[in-house]
Amino acid sequence: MPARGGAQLSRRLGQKKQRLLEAEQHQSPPDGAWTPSPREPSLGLPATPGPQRSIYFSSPQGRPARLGSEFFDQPAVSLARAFLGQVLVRQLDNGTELRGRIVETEAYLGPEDEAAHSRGGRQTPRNRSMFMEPGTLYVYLIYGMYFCMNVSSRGEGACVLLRALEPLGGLETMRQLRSTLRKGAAGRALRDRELCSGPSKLCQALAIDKSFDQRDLAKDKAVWLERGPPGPTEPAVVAAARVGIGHAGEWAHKPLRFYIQGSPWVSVVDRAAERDVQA
DNA sequence: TGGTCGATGGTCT
DNA sequence: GACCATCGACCAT
Repeated sequence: MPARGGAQLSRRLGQKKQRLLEAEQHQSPPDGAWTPSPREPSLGLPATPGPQRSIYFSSPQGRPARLGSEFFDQPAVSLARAFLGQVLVRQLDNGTELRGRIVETEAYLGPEDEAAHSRGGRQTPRNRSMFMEPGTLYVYLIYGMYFCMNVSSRGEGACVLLRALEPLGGLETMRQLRSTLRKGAAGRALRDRELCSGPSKLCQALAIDKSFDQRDLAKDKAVWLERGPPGPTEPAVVAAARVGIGHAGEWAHKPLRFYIQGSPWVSVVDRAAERDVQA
């Protein structure tokens, strides 16, 4: 593997350490920083089995909670930001609902974006869903063993990569899915922070694979997006360089990755970018 | 705790 | 045949 892979990971590990420290120090985060959302106690208890309340079609207020196609019909940068705070829901065949709040995304802008699979207008069988209507899932295999999940946005070949979730429900099922799919599955139990803190981790945790490619996030029965509960304050959003695209020249440095500042669920923290936070 | 590197196979040139 | 929007095991400190 290229040397940059190792260096990149090393940086990430260092940043993670800092983040853990910071998350533990911030019992009550300052305005604009991450605030915990309501969730089940994270005591490693299994998600409630059997029939579960579903807010598939309506919220407690009676208005539709599921985000429809109009939500996805916006430019990639705008959609990438709009995703933050919304809740991704995956319903398994047995009815179990896995839920996670989106805390980190990346925008891929289309033909002009040297880091996008659609760069130069390339359209192949693999990336066809990038060119389909906004809200279409683009799921592809990476490094021969992982999946990444994108959502098509407005704009030819433009999409948003989902990079990290704050797990909200079904954590034990996520842990099982992640452990089963990991190499050396007999290892220790994964911590909550390790469940969805990366684009392929979240695909494992939610059982998203190639069969989800070209599905419509606005209409699918097994996966959808719900409006996240509004917090007391608008979360501060960090715009940073995207991850793992060192080959893309100037495009590698553009601030097209977005994450909720201070969230301990983010995969990679960029301290330099955080000095220039846009709330 | 931090840094290195191998796994693995579809996709593209 | 090379590349790859990743991940985690392993080793040195």
